[in-house]
Amino acid sequence: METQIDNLLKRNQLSVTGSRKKILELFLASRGALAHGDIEKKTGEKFDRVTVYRTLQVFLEKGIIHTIPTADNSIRYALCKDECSEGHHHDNHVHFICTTCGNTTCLADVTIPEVKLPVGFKATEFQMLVNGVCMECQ
Amino acid sequence: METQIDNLLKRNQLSVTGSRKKILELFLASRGALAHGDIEKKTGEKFDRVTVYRTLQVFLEKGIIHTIPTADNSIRYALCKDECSEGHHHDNHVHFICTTCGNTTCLADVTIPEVKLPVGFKATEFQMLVNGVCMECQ
DNA sequence: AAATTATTTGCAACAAAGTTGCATAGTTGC
DNA sequence: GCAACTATGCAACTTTGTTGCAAATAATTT
Ligand SMILES: [Mn+2]
Ligand SMILES: [Mn+2]
Ligand SMILES: [Zn+2]
Ligand SMILES: [Zn+2]
Repeated sequence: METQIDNLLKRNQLSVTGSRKKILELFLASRGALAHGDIEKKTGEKFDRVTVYRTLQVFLEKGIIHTIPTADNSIRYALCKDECSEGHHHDNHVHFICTTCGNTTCLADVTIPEVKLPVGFKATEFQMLVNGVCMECQ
Repeated sequence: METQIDNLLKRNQLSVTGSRKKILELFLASRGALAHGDIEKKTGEKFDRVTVYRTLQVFLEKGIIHTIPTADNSIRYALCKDECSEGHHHDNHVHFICTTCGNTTCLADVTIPEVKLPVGFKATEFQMLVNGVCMECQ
């Protein structure tokens, strides 16, 4: 019997290894986004730091996860919901950062509004970050 | 005769020192936002790395500059236009990141559109990042 | 199922980025 | 100009990220 995780990896032409499975598990288990440091802590001594870097790198390239910019020098990563692929991501949703618990959430149902740019600027991607207090922390 | 820069510092109850003046100069001279690394390079051997860190820190606290989140672990800093103060910033404008030249621009005239959040989420701040090609790089 | 091939991992060594304590230098207010 | 205060540079350190390479593991072939 093949698990959901194994399938996800194979579908992306990735060999199925312990670290990849474990890191995907973490993403599936966590509500919000994860920083590199989070993953390192949660996988504990199981994997080398370098492996975590390389795994995230590969997942990004394959469109399995996407990045969320932050203002504190610690990129967050979250699973792509839709069918994002090698080059093309379709994560046009808003990201919410709770100032109380620190969690970053993908608001998958909140679409980023369009915005008019000054003449001369050509946009290829819009991102929206919202700071505030999340559901659990009210 | 007092310069614009000296005044800005005094108005914020900061002592007027070489590094602070130089770093403010840099911000005033540059079109876009600056990363810590940029500043370090441009100030050359004039100042210690630690001084740059501490200066940016102070400017942030005083509301002289604001941060711009990025997806590459290198926060950008830009001068606050309006009267931002100690605690309260009013930089509700869109930030544009050119994928060609790498420059980050404050689009001071482009206001961030409001967006409805799911029940339970309370927003305190909205940020918007746009990637694309800037005026000069077309 | 064993052997071959290809890929991934951990380790070591390193580079870059960021932090802290403290003596010295510089700035401010009188 | 002097005393009080504040900022700076330096050193030492931690944390974060990168690279090359040999050993381990996974996929593919026979
Ligand atoms: Mn997301
Ligand atoms: Mn700005
Ligand atoms: Zn929260
Ligand atoms: Zn440009």
